[in-house]
Amino acid sequence: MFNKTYSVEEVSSQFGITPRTLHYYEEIGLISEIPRTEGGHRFYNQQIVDQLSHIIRIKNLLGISLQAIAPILAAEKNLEQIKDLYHKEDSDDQKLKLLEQCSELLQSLTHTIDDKIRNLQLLREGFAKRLEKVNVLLKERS
Amino acid sequence: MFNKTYSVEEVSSQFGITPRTLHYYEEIGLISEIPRTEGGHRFYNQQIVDQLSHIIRIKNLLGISLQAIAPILAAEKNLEQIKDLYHKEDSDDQKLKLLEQCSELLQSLTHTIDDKIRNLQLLREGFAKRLEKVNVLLKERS
DNA sequence: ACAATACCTTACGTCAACGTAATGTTTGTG
DNA sequence: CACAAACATTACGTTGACGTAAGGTATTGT
Repeated sequence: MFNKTYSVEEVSSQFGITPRTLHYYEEIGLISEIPRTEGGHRFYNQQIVDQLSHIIRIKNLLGISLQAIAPILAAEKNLEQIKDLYHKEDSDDQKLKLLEQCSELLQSLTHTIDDKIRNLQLLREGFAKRLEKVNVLLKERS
Repeated sequence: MFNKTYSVEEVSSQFGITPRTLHYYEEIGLISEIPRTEGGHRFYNQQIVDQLSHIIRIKNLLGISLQAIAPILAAEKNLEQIKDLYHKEDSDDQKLKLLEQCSELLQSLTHTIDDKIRNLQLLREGFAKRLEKVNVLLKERS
C-alpha cells in the first residue's frame, strides 16, 4: 500500500532541519501529535510530511512567525472539511461564517503576496541596475 | 537649503518603529553614528533616513538578519565610491577585486530575489485556487 | 542476543532583536 | 525662566525559535 512512514531523522534530513525542530513544531501545536510506535518512537506519514513541506515553504517565503502560520493551516483544513460537507447537509449559519472567514484570510493572503512580489520586483530592479553599472566597468578592463 | 534634519521621534514614527530600534541599529553598527546637538540629542539627515528606508525594506522583503544586511550596504557604498574614482586614478588591483566582489554579491542577490518571486507566485496560485473554490461556494448562497 | 545506533524526555542554554524601566539632561513653549 | 515633553544612557528583561547535554529506552543489523 501507500502508507509508508518515516522516522524523525528521515523527515528532518529531508527538509534540512533537525529533529528538535520537528519536536518543537509538535510541542507548540503547529502540527498535530505524531503517532508513535509501541515503544514511543514517532512515525510520520506522507500527509504530515506534505504539511511540513507547506509550513516550511510558507515560513521561508513569507518570513512570518510560526504563530501566524497556524491560522493559515486552520483555514485550509476548514476548507477541506467544509467542501465535503457543504452539499450534503443543510445550509448552516456557522459554516457560512467559517467560509467567509476563510475567504477573507485567503484574500488578504494573496494581496499580501502580490504586494510582496511587486516590491521584490522593484528591489530587484535596483540591484540589477547597479549590477549593470558594475559589469560595464569590469568589461572596460578586459 | 535642503538640509532638513529630523529627531529620533520623527524618524521612528515615520517607519513605524521605536527609537530603541534606531538606537539599536546604530549600536550594532548597521548605520553610522548619528550626529548630535551640543546637548547630545541625535539629529538625522535625509541621507540616513533614505538609508533606513532601504534597510527596513530589505529586512521586510527578504527577511534576512541585520547581520546579513550590512554587507549589502557595504557593497552599495563601495560602488558609489569606486564609480567616482574609477576613471580618475589608474587601475588598481584592489579596486578591481572590490568591483568583482560587488558584482558577485549583486548577482547572487538578484538570483535570490528571482527565486523568491517565482516561489511566491507558485504559493500565490495555491491560495488563489482555494479562494476561487470558496467564493464559488459562497456565491451559491446568494 | 547483543552492540551500535536511533530515539525518547527533560530541562537548561543561546542568540537576535528589540522592550522596558530608572534616572538624569536638553529642548521647545508660554 | 519655569516646566512639560522629548531625549540620553545604562542595564536588565523578554520572546521566538530553536540548540544542546544528560540519562534512559527502542530498534535494528549481525
